[in-house]
Amino acid sequence: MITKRSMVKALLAAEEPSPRVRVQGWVRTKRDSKAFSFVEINDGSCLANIQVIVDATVPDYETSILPLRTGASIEVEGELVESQGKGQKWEMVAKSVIIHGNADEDYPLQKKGHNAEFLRSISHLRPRSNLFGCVFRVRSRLAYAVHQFFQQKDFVNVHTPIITASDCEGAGEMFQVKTLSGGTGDNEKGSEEFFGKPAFLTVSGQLEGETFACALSNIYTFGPTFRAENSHTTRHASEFWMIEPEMAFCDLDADMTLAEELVKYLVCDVLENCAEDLELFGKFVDKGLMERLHFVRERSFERVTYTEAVELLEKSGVKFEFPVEYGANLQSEHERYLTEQHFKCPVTVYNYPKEIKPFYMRLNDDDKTVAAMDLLVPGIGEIVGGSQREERLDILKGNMERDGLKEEEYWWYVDLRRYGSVPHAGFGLGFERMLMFVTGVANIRDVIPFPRVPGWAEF
RNA sequence: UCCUGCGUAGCUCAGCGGUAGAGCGGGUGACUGUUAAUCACUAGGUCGUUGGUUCGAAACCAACCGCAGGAGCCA
Repeated sequence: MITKRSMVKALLAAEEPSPRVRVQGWVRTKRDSKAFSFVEINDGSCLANIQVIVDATVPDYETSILPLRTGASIEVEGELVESQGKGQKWEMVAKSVIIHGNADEDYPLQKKGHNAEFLRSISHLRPRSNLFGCVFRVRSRLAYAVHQFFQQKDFVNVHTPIITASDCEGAGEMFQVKTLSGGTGDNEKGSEEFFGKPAFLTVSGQLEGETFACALSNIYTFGPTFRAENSHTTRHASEFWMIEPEMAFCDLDADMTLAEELVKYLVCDVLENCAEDLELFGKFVDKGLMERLHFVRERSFERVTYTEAVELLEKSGVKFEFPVEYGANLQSEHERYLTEQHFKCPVTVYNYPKEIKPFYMRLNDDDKTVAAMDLLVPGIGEIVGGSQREERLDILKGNMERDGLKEEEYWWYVDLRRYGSVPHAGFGLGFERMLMFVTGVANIRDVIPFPRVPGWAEF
């Protein structure tokens, strides 16, 4: 009878020895003696490896086991016993070993640490490293927690389109989608657009999300978005995932509360469910990580209006490279000062001057500011951007005219203000930025399995 | 797009005007309940590319290419 496969995670958490278990995984390191070998196997179920003792009497020892190199895939059946050595509680004594595939001599992953830049060039192998195994386990858990958060609150998950014909926000920097021939693929109609008009990869599902909120009340999207910005920073990628809730009968205040709750929920969830992985980040990636995460869990976030933020910055006495000026966007260094120096915790800045924000944000009664908000976190800066949406038809139309947007192209969006318009609000949370925040990983390219940035789309 | 820095062995780096080095990784052997094992031996390089300066360039200069960091834009 074939013994059922056990994952390494389960074996290491065993409460008692077991006469017959089977593991399948990849060799992380091997140390040979005269009479036996220590082989450490990892199967990705957790950070730790299981140590296997393979005695020289095991069949094919000299021909199969001795030539094994780091990276080889093997399967071991044997006994789970308490370890005689220090460093691990459990280990396996092999009875039989199957080599699925040895690794060539030039397997690039060493037992020693590699830097992130090199590992990025071998994205197909880096999940086999300790660091990236941890990162992508946490990424999976975080995605799960996002759905859990919203589902518990009865939000409806909407799959907004990835190909879109509306250029949301007039952002401009989009990828165009077309066929190789540029047309429908039909020779006679070769000059026609496949979709009848220019189409793009979405930069946001917000506008479509609003239409669903105006029917199902509370909705959220969670999917890939694309920006053709020629950005070269540690916080930008051409393809990234975004979470965008949208709520009908909702104002900015409730919007900010939801954003704060979400960030806090995700931090708590990861602290609870990814403890081992976080420990590695705290040790090797970001020494201050655990302190920061506990801080976020314990304390409440701060809120300041844009006007107050500008005053704080002016009174700070700090010499910024770019001067603080009412009416201008806050610079990265300003945001960093607020969240890292002044408040030393996540901060929500709200009510921005209308001139620096897009057409769909709701005009406040002061006629100068809009009900917009940015949630800033230490180390990363903006992690959430959101607003209450302009639900008044005349004002929305005025904004569109001001920004040079054609009403015909947004007819369906404008319709929402004609048929049962309601106050509504939402925000976008950058999934990868959240992941960077909870792991301490400094570069967005290292929290995406196969990152796409200008000049790089390998794999 | 702008600004700065860096490209030397598979990896991490030293060499900074006199002709190629170390550690790790690989190979071979020894030894050991080992655990980033240890010890010995060994293979491995158009010093990013092109051009220039020089008796001589990995080193100095220029252009280009690539990468990284910062800015802007944002999530």
